Amino acid sequence: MSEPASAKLSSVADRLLPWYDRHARRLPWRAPPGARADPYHVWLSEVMLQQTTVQTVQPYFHAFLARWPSVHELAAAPRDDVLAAWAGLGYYARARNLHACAQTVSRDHGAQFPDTEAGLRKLPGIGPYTAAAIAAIAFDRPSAPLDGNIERVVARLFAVQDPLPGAKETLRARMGDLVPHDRPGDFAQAMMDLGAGICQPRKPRCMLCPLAEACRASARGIAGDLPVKAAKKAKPTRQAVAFWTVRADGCVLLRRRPDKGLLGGMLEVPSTDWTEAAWDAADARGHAPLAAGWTELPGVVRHTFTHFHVTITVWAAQVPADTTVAAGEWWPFDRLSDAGLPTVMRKIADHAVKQGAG
DNA sequence: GAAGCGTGGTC
DNA sequence: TGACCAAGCTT
Repeated sequence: MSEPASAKLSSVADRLLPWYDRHARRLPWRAPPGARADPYHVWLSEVMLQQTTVQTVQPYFHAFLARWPSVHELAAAPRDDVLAAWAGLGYYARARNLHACAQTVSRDHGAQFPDTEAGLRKLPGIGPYTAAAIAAIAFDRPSAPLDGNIERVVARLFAVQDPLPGAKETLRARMGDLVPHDRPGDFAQAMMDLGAGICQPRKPRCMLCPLAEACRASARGIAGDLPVKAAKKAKPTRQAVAFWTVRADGCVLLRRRPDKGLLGGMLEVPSTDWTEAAWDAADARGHAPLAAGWTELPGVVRHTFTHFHVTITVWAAQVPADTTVAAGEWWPFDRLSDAGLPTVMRKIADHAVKQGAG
C-alpha cells in the first residue's frame, strides 16, 4: 500500500500554522491568543464580511457591538434601526437576515448559537461558507469553509484549472482534506490571511509563502493565472428620475422600499422605476410622489450596482409646510445623516444639495 | 445552475 | 475609466 495522502497533506497545516502564529492579522473580532472567540462576534463579523473587505467592515462592527453588545439586544432592536445602522454596507438582505437570525437565536436557542455546522446552516443568512467558518472559528470544529480567498489558495496548491464556479465542490473537498484536527479554527483563518496577504489575486507573493514548496501552481509558474473564472455578463445601463422634495419646514420626503429586491426595506429618495429606456418628462411626472412645480437639476448621479449601471436625473421641488403624502416620511434635512440612506440615495441627496436644492 | 443582490478599492 | 475583486446567500 502506498503512502497515505494525508501524510503529505498534513504538512500544509504544519507549515501554515507556525506562519499564522507569527503573521496573523490582528482583527477586532478575533480572540486573543489562547482564548475562544465570542460566537456573537464571530457571527456578526462573518456576515458583515460576506463579499465585503475588512477595511469597510471594521467601523460597522464596532458600531454594532457598541449599540447591541449581545445577540439578545440585537434581537430586541427595531428592525428599521438595524437597517439604518447597516446603511452603506450593501447587500441589505444581510441586514434583514441578521435581525431575523438574532431573533431566532435569542428566542429559540436561549441566546446561544448552535455549535455545529448543521445547526448553524439552518439560520437565516448563514450559508455553507458562514456555517463552516463559525463552526471552525467559534467552536473549533474541523469544518472546511470555502470563501474566495480559500478557493484561490486551494486552486493554486493543487493547480486546479477547471473554471469556477463549477470547480467549487472539487475545491471544497480538497480543503476538507487539508483541515487538521488540532486548531481547525486557526487553520481556516490562516488560509484566509494567506489568501488576503500572500496568495493575492493578481500578483501572488510566492517568495514569501510558507506553502510555496507544496504548491503545484507556484512550481509551474501559473499561480497568478488561477483560479480560472467564468466570464461575467456585461452590465446594462438603466435610467431613472429621482424626486427631491423640500418642505418649507426644512423636511425632505423619503420613502421606504418594498421588503424584497434591490435595497429591500431601505429608505429611498422617491423615484421612477429604473429602466433601460430613458424617461420623458410627461412619463416621469406621472411617477412623482406628489404634484408640485418640479425643476430638473443640472447634471446626473451615476452609480453601479452588482448587475447594472444607473444614471439618475434629479428633479427638485419646494412645497408648503403643511404638505402631506400617503406613503412617505418627512425627514428633517439636518438629521438626514441619521436616516440610514443607502449609498446611491446619499449620492442623490448630495447632488441635490450641491445644485442648490438643499 | 443561474440570476439577483451593494459598495469601495485597485490597477 | 472600466473591469475586476472582496471572509456569499437566497430563490
